[in-house]
Amino acid sequence: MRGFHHGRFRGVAPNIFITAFVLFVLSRKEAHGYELFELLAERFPNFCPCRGPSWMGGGYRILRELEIQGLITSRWETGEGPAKRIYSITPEGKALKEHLVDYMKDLKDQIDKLLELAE
Amino acid sequence: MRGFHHGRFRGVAPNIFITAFVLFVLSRKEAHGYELFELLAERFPNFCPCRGPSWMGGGYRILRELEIQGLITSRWETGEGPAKRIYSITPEGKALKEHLVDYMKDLKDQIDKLLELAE
DNA sequence: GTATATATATGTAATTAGCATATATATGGA
DNA sequence: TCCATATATATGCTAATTACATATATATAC
Repeated sequence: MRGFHHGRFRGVAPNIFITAFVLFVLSRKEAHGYELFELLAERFPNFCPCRGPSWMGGGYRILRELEIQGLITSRWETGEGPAKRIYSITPEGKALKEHLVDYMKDLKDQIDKLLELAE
Repeated sequence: MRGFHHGRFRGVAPNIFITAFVLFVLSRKEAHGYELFELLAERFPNFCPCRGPSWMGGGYRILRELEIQGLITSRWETGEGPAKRIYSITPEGKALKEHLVDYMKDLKDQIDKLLELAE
């Protein structure tokens, strides 16, 4: 899984960012995996080469892991096209979402402190 | 190596941040490993439990790796206390430093975009 | 019918991070 | 003098994470 990359860098802990993205989106509406990754690719085109099965494999793994941890739940939806697993966020997921918001804000502050050193 | 952690999270790609920290500091003055880690612990007390040999082991490894990559160079300094390896930044290191500044700024923008989703 | 888009999933290698431990010098105190 | 502690650097090994390839199945457009 590639995630948030930039030039020569592997990327900063892609999974935490993708976890955050997933929980943030699911806190607004239900969605299935493919849909989430499409949205991710659309919103973060430069930071996320998140297209193709090779990348998405990792994405689906994150979703499965989040479900195991009780942060999201899923149900199968059949109908048009291949069956899709629709995910919703759980109360535990919402709690982690709030935590992640704090985390991301802290992270920004730390980056600012780091950038001060570079001036 | 622990690096930039936060509560239940392992932390976002510690080594990239520590690399950035090292290059940012060395672009101002020479320093040895122990000194760098002391400064890191002082400046980022909440994000970095960077004290003790267990943590520092990873730090010294990063320094060695940066030297192998030609981003920093070192010389031994003997005198008071145990011998220390004094590091300086190379032109290549300065170039990467500038790159990392851009990277960190981009990262902040991406985090902002991510946080918008959480509102 | 067959190429493509949609949709999910697994196997495995490579990389990164974490934690313990080893080594050596100097200093301060009992 | 002996011992604990601070300073200073380094390596071994395991665990966790990430990357990349590949498998599977359904529907649609040509």
